[in-house]
Amino acid sequence: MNFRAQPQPLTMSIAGVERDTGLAKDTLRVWERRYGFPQPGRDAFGERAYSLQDVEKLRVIKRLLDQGHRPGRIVALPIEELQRLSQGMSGERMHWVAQTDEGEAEVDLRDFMQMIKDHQAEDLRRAFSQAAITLGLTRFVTEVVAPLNVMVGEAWLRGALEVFEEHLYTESVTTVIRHAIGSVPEQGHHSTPKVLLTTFPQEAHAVGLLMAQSIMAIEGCRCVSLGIQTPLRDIVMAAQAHQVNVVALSCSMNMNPNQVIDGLQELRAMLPAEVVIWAGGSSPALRRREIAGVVPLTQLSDIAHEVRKWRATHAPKAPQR
Amino acid sequence: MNFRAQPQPLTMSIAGVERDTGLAKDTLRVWERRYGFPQPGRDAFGERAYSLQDVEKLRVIKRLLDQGHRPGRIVALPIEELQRLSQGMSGERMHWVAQTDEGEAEVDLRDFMQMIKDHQAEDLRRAFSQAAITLGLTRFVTEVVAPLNVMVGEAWLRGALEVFEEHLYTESVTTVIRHAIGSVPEQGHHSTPKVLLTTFPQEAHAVGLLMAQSIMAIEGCRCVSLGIQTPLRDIVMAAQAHQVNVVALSCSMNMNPNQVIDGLQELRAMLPAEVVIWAGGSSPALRRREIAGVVPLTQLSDIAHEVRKWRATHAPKAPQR
DNA sequence: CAGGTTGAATTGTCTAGGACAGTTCAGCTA
DNA sequence: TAGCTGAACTGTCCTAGACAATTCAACCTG
Repeated sequence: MNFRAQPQPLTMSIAGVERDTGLAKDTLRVWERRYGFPQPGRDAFGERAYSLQDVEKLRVIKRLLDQGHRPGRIVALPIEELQRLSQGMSGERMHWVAQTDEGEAEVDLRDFMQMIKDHQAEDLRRAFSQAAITLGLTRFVTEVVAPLNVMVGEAWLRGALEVFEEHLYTESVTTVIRHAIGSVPEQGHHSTPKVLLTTFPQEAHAVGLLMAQSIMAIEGCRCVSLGIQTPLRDIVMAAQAHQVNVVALSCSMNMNPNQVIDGLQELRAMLPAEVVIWAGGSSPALRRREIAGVVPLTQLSDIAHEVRKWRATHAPKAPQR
Repeated sequence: MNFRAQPQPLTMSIAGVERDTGLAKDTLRVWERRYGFPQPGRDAFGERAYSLQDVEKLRVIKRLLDQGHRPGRIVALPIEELQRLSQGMSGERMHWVAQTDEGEAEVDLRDFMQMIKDHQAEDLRRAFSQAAITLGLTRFVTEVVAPLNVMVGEAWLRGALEVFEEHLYTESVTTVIRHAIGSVPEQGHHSTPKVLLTTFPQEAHAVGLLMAQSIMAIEGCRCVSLGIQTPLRDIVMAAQAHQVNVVALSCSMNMNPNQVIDGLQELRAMLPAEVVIWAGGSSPALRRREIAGVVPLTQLSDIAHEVRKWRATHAPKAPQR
């Protein structure tokens, strides 16, 4: 097949750049004014026409911004400098290996990475399914998916993984975990917490939430998931409507730490004291400082501990609320 | 328990209105200048502050625009007049009923709506599972999920459904459809199209994509789904990497019609001619005008037709590309 | 050295009105 | 009835200025 890189226009309109890079039109114009980059040419009607090189550079800049760099420091830098910054970020962690107790049936995470990069969609899903069956859901999630998430995230930051490759990974993992959750037997009401799972509106990553749900399901929780991006007031209303004991939030690394802290504090203020808040995920905000009335779960293994602790403090005899 | 309701802000910023209505900021300002509506007040900083009534009216206007009305004719009209226009369009659809061939085992969609509003998470998922088994996946998707999507969407527009209730519905349906897809046997390479499924970056709704995938899986397609929100260039790269015959896009009603048309045209230009583009979903853009080289699938039943048509034109004898 | 406070710099988004290409409408002609 | 044409309509782009919110850097305090 004849896949053309870009047969047609050698330039892009400002709307096209906004669509491709995620940078608002206003922002693009103001960068031009302040930092002198990008310097688009003008078409016959006097409208900005961005070169494809500039768009590519803007994409790199966007990635660096997401990592925490600030515009004023990097926008005017030459492309080589930007690429050097991209490279330097992450330490190599590609040697994670999950092993079964006897050391047999090793699962090498590099194999998964290779399948992702080779676009072997079928094989990838099959390999995930197999790993989930071999290791069991808990170990699959903690020892395969969690470290793979880190590896994929880092590869993406380095620019070593395209967006569509990351999408394929996410979709495959989602399919396998959801399937596995479906086969976990449901628990009765006998001293198991009822948990509402969701994320704040700014959170885009659904896999973390799903991982938490799978662990909780195994630990016998009665889970109600709302998926991602629930407004604060709706979290509160849902907690009331479903009469849950626990509200569990997933906060990924990509969320703004301040938004995480503010959101948790506000949520704490709006929820009645009997409702426990569990905040999990890789957000640095959870490690930074303690938030009154919020239980941080920075590792997946914390979930099981916390569930058991809840059960211990809510003895079977206690009346159901 | 003591649940406090949050004191709602009484006005919205222009960015909030853009997000809520899908009308661009520029458009909102120009309407104000030309038609005298909306006439937002100003906050302490001199910025536009739209009343919730105005936002509601803008939502109605947006719907009418999508149906073909023109701004100059309706923007300045009083709200009652607009509602009269709205009424005329969509007949009451709350009485949809899916029936099995013998009429036994009726499925009344109102029952589902009731369960959503009553927050019966368990019962809802069970009812969906049961309907999927009773009707079969194809009929479940076309006769239950599709009309329910419309009902839920309309209820949400009317304000009759909270966000968290819609989330619960989405999550339940997703779980059931994904589970059902998992049990569809995989097809070999024998004259079945390989389809890449995804959406444009602006699309937020994943259920439509999942519905399409389920129908395609049943029709024997080899599906590769990237989930929602894939950038244009990544769609192209993925089509190449996976060597697909078809790229299927799901475009919901909530997407900006112009973005849909632009995106499809640009995608068409970037993909090789051998790769077919199927564009499905409830976006009015697909009904408006034909787009060269793009097959519009405005109904779910179109999918099966199109798959069969593809098979007919790609006879088993033809060499695999 | 950890942790808080404060002033300065940074940065995204809003404001205003003007311009114009592309689309749609309405009236005329054949 | 069908096709053409000019006028009206409409969304998006333009410039340049302003400012709240965020973040940094320096300082102070325990």
